[in-house]
This record gives sequence, structure tokens and C-alpha cells, in this order.
Amino acid sequence: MDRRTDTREAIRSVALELFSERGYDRTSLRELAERLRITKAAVYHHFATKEDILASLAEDFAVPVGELLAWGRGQPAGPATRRELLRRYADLLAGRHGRLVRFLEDDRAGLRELAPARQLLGQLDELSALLRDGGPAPEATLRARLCLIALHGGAAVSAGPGGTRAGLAEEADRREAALVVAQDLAGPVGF
Amino acid sequence: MDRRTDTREAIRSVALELFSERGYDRTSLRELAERLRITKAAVYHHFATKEDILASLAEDFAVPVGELLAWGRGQPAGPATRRELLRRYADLLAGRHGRLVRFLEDDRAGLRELAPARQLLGQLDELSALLRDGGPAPEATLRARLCLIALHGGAAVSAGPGGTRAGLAEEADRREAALVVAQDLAGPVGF
DNA sequence: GTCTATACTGCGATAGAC
DNA sequence: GTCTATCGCAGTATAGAC
Repeated sequence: MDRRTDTREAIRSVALELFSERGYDRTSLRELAERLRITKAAVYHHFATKEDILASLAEDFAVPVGELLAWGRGQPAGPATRRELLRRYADLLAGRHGRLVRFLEDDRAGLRELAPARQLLGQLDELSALLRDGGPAPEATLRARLCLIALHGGAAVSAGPGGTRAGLAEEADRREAALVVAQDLAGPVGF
Repeated sequence: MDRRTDTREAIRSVALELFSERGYDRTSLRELAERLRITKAAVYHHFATKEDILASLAEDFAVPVGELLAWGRGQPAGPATRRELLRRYADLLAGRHGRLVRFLEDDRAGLRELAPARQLLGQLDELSALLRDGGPAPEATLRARLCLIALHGGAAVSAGPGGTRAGLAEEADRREAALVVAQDLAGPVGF
């Protein structure tokens, strides 16, 4: 793994941290560079634009979500598929993607106009359509959308090695609770 | 009603529109002034800072929410109170406050650091605590928070005289559905 | 109460040396 | 691959005329 990869990964990692802390717009490349102890120009060596950094982060998440969508489209519609979709999506969020999705959820206004985020939000719309119990009636649509919000809200907040043991247990609790609520929202428990 | 009041109200109204369309950060005072056909300096005659415009909008909503909280605190905890809290809050959102709350929900990242919005978000935290069925267990906390998100999501999107008759009916449908889902999330239907 | 003009700051992005 | 230096622009905010 060469130095190029190292710095690029470091930029991505710190960018995600800053974006999710302060929002995309309020994060400046100066701050990002400072935190990394390099200059803005060095950042531009690895990414052509600020939006490209976001795109790189978004794509990381878009790939597994795309796979999940492909799987879901091939399943018969029904409560069992919905439950399993939610379980798989919750598993996804339990990994390193939780932070990105919380950022996405918290910064919709800032991200709406940016292509990389739009694509991801489109995927989540499709996922919520798969989770919808029945047609596009307002109530079913809202319940499906809330499923995802529930899981996003339950996703990891703390990241990295800063978590205490108690904190990690709390996080697992929250994720578990989020899945229960989401599956409840997704329709009848009986199969 | 003197001219001063007119212009001030016009600024508030257009600001809310722009903030909710593009987010707080991405809305510049230049845009705001342009839309009003006045200059930036004229805006500064009515509001000392950009944040003061936000504060003025937030306070407008904080007052009735504060009254709702005061009422809620005086009621016995239980499903009936929770249902009525949600009904009253939904009524609030059906008026001109719907737009503000959607903006608040969509722009959390941009607003988190701003005092006027923080206060409002604190009030909503308190409201969701009143809506919580039981102690601070993760599931109860999440359900209470989702109640509010459901109502916010169902709140008016279109505002002003632009709505078609069909559009207005759809909006009412959505609000109705949001209340049903929220009350469902708030606990058992039986009293 | 609104204007013109301007101060100052920080942004994203680029050029070119090392 | 990182640096220094700088460009052009848009942001908030202010001063002072009318």
C-alpha cells in the first residue's frame, strides 16, 4: 500500500468525520487540510474538487446498497421479504457506513443539489418503495420512509477507538431497538 | 400597519421560503434582497444579522410549542395525553409553521450551531420526552422521536396560493395519515 | 427606509517551485 | 506528493448620502 493510498484514505476518513460533525457546506478544505497537517493544495492533488471527496464516500455506500436493492427486487413482495431487507440493511449500517448515513440524514438541505448525494438518496427512495406495504397510499409511504429513518437513527454515532465498553453496549442496544421498531413499522409481524 | 412592518414581514416570509428551499447556509442575503427587489443594506436595516432573521422565525414557532409543552406537563402521563399532544401538535403544523419545521428537520447539520435553532430543537426534545411511553429505554425513546418526525414529514410542503385543489386534498390526506402513524407509534390505541 | 459604495474575510481552486 | 503564493469570487457587515 503506497503513500498515495494512505493519504487518500486519510482524507476520506477525516472528511467523513468533519462532514458529519459540521455538515458539508460548513466544512472547509482549509479545516480538512489543517486536521491532516497538510495544505489545501495537497488535498487537491488527491481529489479534483470538494464534491469529488463526497462522491468517493457516497460510492462506498452506494455499492452495497445497490446489491441489497438487486436482491430485494428478486424476492417476492411480502412481510418476510421486508423484514429480511431491514435486517440486511441494519447489518450494513452497523459497519462503517452508519456514520455516512447519519450525515446524509442530517444534512439533506446541504446535499440535495449535489449529484453524489442525490444518487444515494434515490437509492434509499427505491429501498423504501420495496419496504412499502401495499400501494402508494400516504400512510404506507410514510411508514416505509420511517423504517429507514428509524434504522438511520439507531446507527452508530461514535466511531473509531474512542468508544467505552458501556458505550458500545448502548450502541448495540440502540441498533437492536431500531430494528425492532423498523420491522414493526414495515407491517404485520405474522407471516 | 406601517411600511416598516411590511418590509420586515416580507423579509421574514421570503427568508423562510429560501431557507427551506436551499438551506440556511446556502441562502445568501444577496439572494434574499434580490428576490425582494431591495438591497442587502436594506435588509440590514431590519435585522442586525442573518442569524437574527432565523431567530425571528424560530421564536414565532417556539411560542406555541412552549404553550403546548406547558399544557402537556400539567396532564397525567398516559396514552390519552400522548394522543392529544400529538393531535394538538399536528394542528400547529397544519398552519404556517409546517414549513419552518420541515426546514428544521432537513437542515439539522447547518442549524445545529445556531442558538435560535438549538432552543427550538431542545423544545422538541422535551416534547418527545412527554410522548415517550415509559422510561428512557432505547425503543421507547426512538418511537417518541419518530412520532414527531412522522408529523413533520406529513406537514405542508407547498405554501401560499400556488396549491391546486387536488394538491391541497393530497396534503390533507398526508397530514391525516401522519397523525394516524404518529399516534400508533405513541403507544397502545386502547385507553 | 432605502440606496451606493466599500471593507474585510474566507471560500474553492490553480500555478509553478521543489 | 507536498509546498508557497495567489486568483477570483461571494459572503456578512458597515458607512454615509439621500
